[in-house]
Formats: sequence, C-alpha cells, structure tokens
Amino acid sequence: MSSPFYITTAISYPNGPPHIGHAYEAIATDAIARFHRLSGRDVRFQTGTDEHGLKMAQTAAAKGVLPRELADEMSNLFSGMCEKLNISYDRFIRTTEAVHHKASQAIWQAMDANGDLYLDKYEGWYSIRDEAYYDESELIEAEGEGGSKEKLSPQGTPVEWTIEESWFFRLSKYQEPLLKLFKENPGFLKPDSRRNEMIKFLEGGLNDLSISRTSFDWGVKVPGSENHVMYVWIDALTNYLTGLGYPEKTDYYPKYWSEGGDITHIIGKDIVRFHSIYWPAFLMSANLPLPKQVFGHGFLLNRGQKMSKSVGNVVDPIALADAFGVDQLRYFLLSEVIFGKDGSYSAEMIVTKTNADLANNFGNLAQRSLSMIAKNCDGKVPEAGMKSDAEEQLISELEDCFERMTSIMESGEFPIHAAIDLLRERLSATNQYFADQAPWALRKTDPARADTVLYYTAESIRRLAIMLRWVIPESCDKMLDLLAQDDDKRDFSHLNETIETGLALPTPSGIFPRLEMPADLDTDA
RNA sequence: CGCGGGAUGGAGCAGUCCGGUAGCUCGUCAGGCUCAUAACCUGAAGGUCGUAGGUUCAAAUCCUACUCCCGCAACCA
Repeated sequence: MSSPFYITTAISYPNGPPHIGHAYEAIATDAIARFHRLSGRDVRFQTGTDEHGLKMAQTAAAKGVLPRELADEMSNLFSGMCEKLNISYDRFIRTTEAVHHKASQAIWQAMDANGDLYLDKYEGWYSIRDEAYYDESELIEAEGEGGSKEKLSPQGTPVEWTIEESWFFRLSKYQEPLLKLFKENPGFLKPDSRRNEMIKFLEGGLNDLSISRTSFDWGVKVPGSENHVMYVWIDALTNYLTGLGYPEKTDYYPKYWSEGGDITHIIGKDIVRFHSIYWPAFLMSANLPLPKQVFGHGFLLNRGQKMSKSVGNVVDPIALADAFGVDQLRYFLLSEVIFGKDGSYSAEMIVTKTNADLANNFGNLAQRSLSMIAKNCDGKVPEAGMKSDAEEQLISELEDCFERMTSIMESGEFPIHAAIDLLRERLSATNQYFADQAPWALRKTDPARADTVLYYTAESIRRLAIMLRWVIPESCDKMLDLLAQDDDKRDFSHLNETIETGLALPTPSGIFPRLEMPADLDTDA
C-alpha cells in the first residue's frame, strides 16, 4: 500500500502526430497516477516517445528530412499534447536521448553476461520494397509473367529468400519461468481476457527472438557489434528503466524499481505480448525485478468503427479538447469507456455525456447553491445547525462513496468508469437533497434551517470536488477555489475535515458551460 | 476447423466469473419546483436479455449447437 508507485504509459511511436488513442492512454494513466497521489502515495509517472526503428527512418526519408529532425518535430507534438491535456508526468522520455542508449546497452550486456544472447543467421522471405520480413503463411501466390507462380508480400511486392546476420535472445529458455509468473500472479496481466491469451501463447512454445538488424542504422548500436542496431522492442521497453536512471544507482532507480516499488505499465491491447512476455523475459535475463502489473486497455472506435487514415476518421485530440474542453474530454473518455474494453466515441456522445453529468449535475448544483450563499449569506459559509437525518445520510453516503471508490481502485483492476459512477450517483443524490430540502422556501420560514442546508450542500460539493480531482483536475480546482479551499487541503486526507463557517467565498461563476453540438466539428473531420 | 470480442426496451451501455424481483445514461410522455447553466426533482410508457435445445425449484447469467456483426492475423494506443 505505501510502497512507491511507478506507473508508465507505453511510449508512443511518433511517425505521425498523436491521435485520440494516444490521448486516451495518457489520460487514463494520468488519472490513475493522480488518484494515488491524492491518496498520499509516492508516485512517479513516465511517458514519452519511441523514436527509433525502420518506420521512422522511412517516414523521414519520404519527407526528405533526417530521422532525428522528424523525431524532434513529432516528439514535441506528443509532449505538447500532454501539456494540453494536463498529463501530470514526472518524466517525458525520448529514446534518442544519450542516457537511453547507455541504458539499453547496459541491459543488453546484462542479458549477454547471462549467456542469453548469440549471433546467428536470420532467414526469411524479405521484401526489399517493404523492407520487411514476412512469414511463409502471410505470402500470397500470384501469376507471374508467362504463367509462372511467384510469391508476393501481403502488399503485393516481390519477396526473396534472404539471409541476414542477427543477434538472438534465448526466449525459449523462459517459457517455464514465464508460465510460472502468470500462474502464480493472476494480477500480473489484466484484464483476464488478455491474460488467457498470453497463457495460451506461452503454452504454444516460444522461439528465440531476433533482436538486432543490420539493414538500417536508425537505432541503438549493439555493444561490440557496431554494424548492428537493436531490435526496436529491446530499445523501447528499456525506456522504463532509463527514466529512473538505470544503470546508475540514482535516487529514482532504487526507490521505484530495484527495491520493490510497485511498477505498473499501462499499454494498449495490441502490445500486450511485448510487455507481458518479452519484457519480463528480458528482465529475468538481466536479473532485474519484474513489474507488478501490466494492464492492456482497449481501443477507441469512432462511432463503433476502427479509426484509420484510409477511412479518414482519425481525430486530433487537441481539436477535441479545444472544441469541448480538456476536462470534458477527460471526463468523457474515463467515464464512458470501460477501462480494459474497447469503447466508442463521437462528438454527440461527448456533448450529451458532459452536459448531463458536468454541466447539469455537478455545475448546476454548485451554481444554484453557491449563488444562494452569495445572495443570502453575505457570501460567507453559513452556520450549520443540528444535522437532520437528511444531512446524516448525505454525509455518511459520501464517506461510504470514498471507501468504495478507494477499495475498487486499489483492487488492481482500475475500474475507472465504475469509480466515476459512484461519484455521479452522489452528485445526483446531492441535487436531490437540495431539491427535497428546498432552502429557497426555508429561507422564508426557517432561515437557520436554510443555512444548515446550504452549509451541508457546500460541504458536499467540497468533498465531491476533491474526490473527482483525479478525473477532472482543472475544473475541480476551480470548484475548490469557489469554496476558498487552500491548495494544500485538496487531497483525500482532507475529506473528513469540514468547511469552515464564516469563510468568505468569491462570487460564484459557472465552471461547466453547457456545450452545443458544433456544426463544423464532426468526428469524421 | 487460425485467434478474439460482441448480440440486453428508440439509441448507447452495465449486469454474465459466484444462477434467484433486468439496471444506468440519453431520448419520449406527464407532473412538480422556480434557488440554478431551458437546469433541477417526481412519476410513467417501453425489453419473452441473437436463435434452438439442455441442466435446474429457478438462467441474461451454466452447458451444447447454430445465426449474424466486428476486430485481429504488420512495431498503428
């Protein structure tokens, strides 16, 4: 519980600008990181870009720029997206950093020292035009000239049997240790559907892995084999160590990794194999501790359809944030999409969901109650009289909500959407309380009682804003500003304190404007 | 027999692991309130939970078969 918590996103491959999927992963990971920080835990959060590999080199060549120039340009877009979306990372790593080359070479040497690397020949069907190897089963037969049969790549380009020198990793040696890892730690890979897939894959047997290339040079050089660059996944996965200072024994590396920090990797479902099989095998080989958990989230579908450049439905997350608001986008993605499953989004869905929950439910609750305080209580938090059953229930259910939210979020499943549902229920219940008590009517018959209702409504809003702060940080901070709460009183440890009578509040203003469905911004745009 | 996901009121989704009055949001209709961001509160209509069998006192939930949809099978989160 109190051990240091290290959480990472996958590093993004920046051969193009960020899309909504990158934003989703960053937002979800950020929310989890913020949740644990608010709980008082020592958290380190890392994200970044994975800049080596053939595709980067090809994309750069196609644009007529150096790979490094492309990497600089694109990486800036990714870090810019993080700033825009309030992603509270502690470290934005780039694999082109010198320290990262050093770390990758260090883990390589550690694996080599363990006898797990060897030089051999890599043979396969190679397409010069695609610069890629294909498995026999992927090839398609075609009629060549004169009716002769010839093999083509899935892209229809010619292939030839090619032999290339390559370093190999003895992945096969780790089949049993990995199976043991999966069997003994059901929480190692979540959700369970992914875990089952990987166990099945492991049981099918593992081949040694080709981990170097000589056909291009945009990568980390293999120590002692300068004409080889490392296979991008060796390089990419090592980023998680680099960002902590590995192989140096800095403050970060021991605390968050080598001395028992809780290490959590949040990744997309497409790269589960690399993180849950290759990565632990590399770490075992290098005699390093393993992550505690890998979580493979789902993909976002545009109106139920997969995004793709050819369909033209790829959406720029910055444009969405500009159109609807950063917190609106965060709230929508985190509450609507079940973490671990695929989810769907569209502009209409964002508008209806955020209007209903943020503008109508939360925003309006604050506006109607705080404006009464402004008008009737001289802008100061009124005095609370005796609690009636209604207030007892209101507050105890908020306390219960916090217990339940904490309990499910620490279960290892990260049911973010369910946690938000608990909060949404409380928002509705508070609106219901306010309507039932009708302080605007009490004002005329029993002013002290009206004050009590306003007091407990303000107190409820304070708690709700703190409890929602990991989801929509900026808006909750504005809400807490309206309640004149000090910056250092906004984490979970302050939930059970109560708002101070007589506290002067600023003039209330709307925090969640109602959104209109913009005519010009469709998600197909 | 390549792998996987899905099929629940008009729409989008929970619930399915550990069987027992089918829940949420949006939308619709009626009423209330007037403090508030045309918002808030109350109530109602609307589903034989893809199909066909089976197990059971009881199945959306377990088993079997089938139909349909969608992904994946490239380093695309």
